[in-house]
Amino acid sequence: MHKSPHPHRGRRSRGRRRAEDGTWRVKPPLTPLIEPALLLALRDGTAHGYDLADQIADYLGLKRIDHGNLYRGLRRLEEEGIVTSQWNDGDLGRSKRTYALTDTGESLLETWAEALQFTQERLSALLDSYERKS
Amino acid sequence: MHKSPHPHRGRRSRGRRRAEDGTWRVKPPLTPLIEPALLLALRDGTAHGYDLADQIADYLGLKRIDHGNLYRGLRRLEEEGIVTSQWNDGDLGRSKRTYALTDTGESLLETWAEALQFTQERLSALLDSYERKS
DNA sequence: TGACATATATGTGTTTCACATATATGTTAC
DNA sequence: GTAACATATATGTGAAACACATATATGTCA
Repeated sequence: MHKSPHPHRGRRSRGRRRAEDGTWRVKPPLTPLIEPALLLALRDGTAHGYDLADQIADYLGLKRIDHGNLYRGLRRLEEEGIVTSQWNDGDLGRSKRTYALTDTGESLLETWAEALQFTQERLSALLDSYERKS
Repeated sequence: MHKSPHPHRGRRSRGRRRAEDGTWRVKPPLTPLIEPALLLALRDGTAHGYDLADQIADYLGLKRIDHGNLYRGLRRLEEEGIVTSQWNDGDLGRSKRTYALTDTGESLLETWAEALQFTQERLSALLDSYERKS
């Protein structure tokens, strides 16, 4: 972590790009679901960051989720009192940080669920509207 | 557009905030649907930016969508060949720019629809999983 | 010992987003 | 007639989100 040239990495643009043959490639918008998925995963029990990455990727149908952002996100959730963590040094393997959901976190998950139901309704309406006259 | 102090505007954070009474307020993630909604609106005929703002807000159940970002977005879509536009000076009222979907734009809309179906499946799965053990 | 998986972490440029303001014109009420 | 408001397009801008890269340490397995 000192120099990092990063010369010219291809531009990213609103989740879409055109392939060589002119057809479009778009990414299904899933990143806003990562935090809710994470809270949901923790509702079923404690977990480490690395486990959570796998579980969330599985929930969301992603090959992998970005570890850097996940760990940063977890620390932020902890700052906000949504999760708590503690180190497990005694175990075999590299020491891990075990995360658990707080009461505040559970209430946030409930609120997320309501909000996502709204999103789901609107998304369905949008897709219905698309199908209705294609 | 010269000085703009903007001293300290309340922090925004992952679409959530805590209300005074400790309960959570979260915003349903809808902004990724704005571009698809816009293309869909244009599939049914030409429209001005201002009209589109209303139609999209209606589709998505938003009070209003941000005009600044909408107009910038439209110009970008035009640069990318997804929409075309022309001024209507002759009409009454302030002159308007009328947008229309190109063939490329229509093909992008198709691709968006497929991607959003995937998002919908995952979102449903997530919400089902939430309901299954609450 | 070398390759790979587990596990956590920071670096960092680009894009997205929300909020604010500028500008011009048409409409309605007082 | 003018103030208030709606229509219509546009730019400014800082913060947050995102994607991609790298650093570091340890365990496993061939």
